[in-house]
Amino acid sequence: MADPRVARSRRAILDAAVELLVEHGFAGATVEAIAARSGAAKTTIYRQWPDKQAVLRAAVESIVPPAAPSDTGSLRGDLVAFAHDLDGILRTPPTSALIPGLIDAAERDAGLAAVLADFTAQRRKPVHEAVARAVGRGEIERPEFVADLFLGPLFYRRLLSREPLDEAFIERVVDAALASTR
Amino acid sequence: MADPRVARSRRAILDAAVELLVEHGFAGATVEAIAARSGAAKTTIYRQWPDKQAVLRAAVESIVPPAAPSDTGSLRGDLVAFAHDLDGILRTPPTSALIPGLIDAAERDAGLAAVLADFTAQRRKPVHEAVARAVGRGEIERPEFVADLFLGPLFYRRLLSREPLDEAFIERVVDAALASTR
DNA sequence: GAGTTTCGCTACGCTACCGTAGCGTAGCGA
DNA sequence: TCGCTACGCTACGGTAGCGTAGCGAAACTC
Repeated sequence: MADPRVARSRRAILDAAVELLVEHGFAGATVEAIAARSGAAKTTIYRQWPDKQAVLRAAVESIVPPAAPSDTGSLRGDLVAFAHDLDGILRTPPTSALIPGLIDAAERDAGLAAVLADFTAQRRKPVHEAVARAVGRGEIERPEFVADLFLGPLFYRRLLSREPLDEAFIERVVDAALASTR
Repeated sequence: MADPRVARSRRAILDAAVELLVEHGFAGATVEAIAARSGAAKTTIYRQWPDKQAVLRAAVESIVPPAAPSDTGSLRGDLVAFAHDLDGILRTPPTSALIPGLIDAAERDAGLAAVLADFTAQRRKPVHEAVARAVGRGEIERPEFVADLFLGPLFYRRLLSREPLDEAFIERVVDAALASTR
């Protein structure tokens, strides 16, 4: 009942789609290019998804990195760890290259907006958990905007100012977010 | 020597291009759509620009908002003023709707990357000036990352978490940026 | 007013892409 | 082994878009 051929072609197609999205953005991820690169026939793609949008949505969905929980005992330690994790995500190909296109596409495509919301939630979740633990320990008092203050500058460097996240910057961001909680 | 017809058609074309970019993004800003909306003929467009890319670059370039200097006497007052200015930019159509697409396009188009860099510089300039004044007054000691700490969370809300910039948030961002300078 | 420039219009050629149909084949499950 | 299913291939029809050519008309310059 479970034909392995389906899973195999499906994976090849999604992998090729991700590669093309990374290299040429949404404009270059055509069904024909995906077929050519994946080795699958165009007809096979349309047997598994109703149209191009659905293929691209599945491709983007397939590479949202999971949340990276971390419990070092202090909020500061946790945030530094998250910053390094995010630095990796914002620096290495699959996800990094897709974020700008995803942000743009989310403006007009509800499905991709949901994927972006999921990606964002995955980054915020461990932060919120760490903050909750810090509140429990009496470590901080005003936990309201920590996630924004912490994640904002990191994404800003990737998307707008295009500067790397060096250690001094990360520590400064963490300190600024922490300073505002007391 | 200076025929007003050129300036008139040029403006109509760029305005139409901006409108289409706002409504449908880069994918929807086709030369034919620009011609139809502007009332200009496609041939007129190609008489003024060599190809589509050049038209879109000029269109985006034409709406980068200028820097908004502000000198309230305190760094805190200046930053709050800038935050409100940026809130307007990030909320109202022409520029706001173009930012996501511009960020994405800048990944692959050097010309649009330059436009984005200019936009970013326009936002950072008044911040840097205000920070320099504050340093001169002895108001702060470590001015290094203030622009990132200040602008990052504001853009983060527009692009990623998609939440409005309410007053409480703005004040908190400003306080966090300020707290890190001492 | 005469001459020049720019305009808009229509009509192309060309390419790329979407999504579909029909075929023969290879590989899977029972 | 046998039937079925998913496969890849080729070939379409249709649309959309880029960039160009040639025209007469309108509008600007001097």
